[in-house]
Amino acid sequence: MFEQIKQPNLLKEIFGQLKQNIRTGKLKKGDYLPSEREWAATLGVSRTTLREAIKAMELVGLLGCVQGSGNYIPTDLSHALSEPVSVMFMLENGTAQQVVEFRQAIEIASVRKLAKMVTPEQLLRLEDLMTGMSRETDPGLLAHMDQQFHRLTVELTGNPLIISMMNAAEGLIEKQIYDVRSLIMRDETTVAQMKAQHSRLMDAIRAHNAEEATAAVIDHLDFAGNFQYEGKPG
Amino acid sequence: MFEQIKQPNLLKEIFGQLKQNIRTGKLKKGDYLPSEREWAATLGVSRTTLREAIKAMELVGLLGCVQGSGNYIPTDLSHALSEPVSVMFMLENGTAQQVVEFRQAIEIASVRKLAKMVTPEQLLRLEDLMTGMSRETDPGLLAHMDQQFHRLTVELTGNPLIISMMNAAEGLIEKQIYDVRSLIMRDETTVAQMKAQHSRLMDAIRAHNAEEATAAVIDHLDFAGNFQYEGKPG
DNA sequence: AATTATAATTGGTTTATCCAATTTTGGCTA
DNA sequence: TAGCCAAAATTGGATAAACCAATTATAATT
Repeated sequence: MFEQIKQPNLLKEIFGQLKQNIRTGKLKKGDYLPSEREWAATLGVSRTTLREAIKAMELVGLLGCVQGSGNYIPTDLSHALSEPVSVMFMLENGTAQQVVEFRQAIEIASVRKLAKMVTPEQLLRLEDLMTGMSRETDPGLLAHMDQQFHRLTVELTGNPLIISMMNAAEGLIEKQIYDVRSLIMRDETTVAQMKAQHSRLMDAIRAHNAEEATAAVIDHLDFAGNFQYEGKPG
Repeated sequence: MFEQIKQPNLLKEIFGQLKQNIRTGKLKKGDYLPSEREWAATLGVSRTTLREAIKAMELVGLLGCVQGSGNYIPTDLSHALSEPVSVMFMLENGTAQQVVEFRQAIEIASVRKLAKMVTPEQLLRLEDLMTGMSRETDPGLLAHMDQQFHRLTVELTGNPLIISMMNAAEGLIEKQIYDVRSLIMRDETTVAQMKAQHSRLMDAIRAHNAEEATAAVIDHLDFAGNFQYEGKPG
């Protein structure tokens, strides 16, 4: 007959107010929050409880805490969520293959968008990187530039969800990928093929051909992926 | 000449140990953690400090806390990270269009994987949903089943990254999408077109044709997307 | 005006204590 | 013995009062 009177969870209440202030634009990147003592008084909760909410935000990278200075919302959120994503992934016994799958999803979507609405300035940035790669011969640097190229296609989408998720995924297997790419880049034939794939992708983007860009990036990712699972060539 | 002696951050230390225990498999989904008092004693920190770490994990959905019972690692992590993703997205002034972009990336990758390695059992589940939709006429239910179908293609990938990110994205614009889909489903011609698109996608998956599946799902998403931005038909 | 000591502010951490929900325990009853 | 129920113990939820440490602001000094 009567309903349970659920007493509100203070933590969630604090978090809710925080979200509300962000939604309405009262709080934005770079802003400093009130001091913990003052804020706690405003909320009508103890400093201890408030801090539990604050540290949660800090854990996910959505809040910066500096002793003696204050708590603020970071300007750069591109690497937020990385830690929790990592923990979740480990708990799910995630595999490198799954990370690759996810990154492919991100990259395919990125080049598709780029093909549809790339600007001349963005094209220049991509072409600059391409030019640099064509001159480079050092395997390690080539691998790095290849990674840079892929990252740039994602960043140019300007989609914070896509960018943030890409960065979160990056930390999951970074080193292994890196090492393998360096090995790949030691084979001249392979390097030539990769550069050709990049060129094909660039041409597709320039021509605003989303389908061709998709095909090109899939080819490239599959090509690189084969080395992941079959070992280096030769 | 001398280097700064950095005293360790207790919170990060606690998180580190937690991650370490997860990485090595000592902690896994469903496990209960020691009681706060006991755990704090083990770590050599105060219960207050430990709780800051615990509540942080809880707020991101990676820990469950039940008063009187204990703290545990949830069995279902598929909805973890949703809250932080939502906050990040608001801070970045994310748009509905960007969510759609992200979801498309996820769904395209999902059907591509399905086409490559779908099992007979998975096909059955998809076909069951299709059969249900072919019989349904109620716009609201049709919209819900359409959403279910899309969700299922993602879940069947079995990729925790993809599933988790999909769920996180879901909460960002859920209601709007839902409402618009109901409106769409009130037009018989539109419903017929959508069902045809689903059929095409299913055929492609059955035939293990990733490219055709990609094209089909893109067609479908673009078709539904047009209603988002151009208003309902008529 | 620049520098430097000093004070005030702010986050980091601990302790002790109480409340509230859940679980366990032990005895009682059918 | 099996089941039920109340009391006790355990566990998380929350607060208050301190104190430390890093930073910032202030004021005194040169």
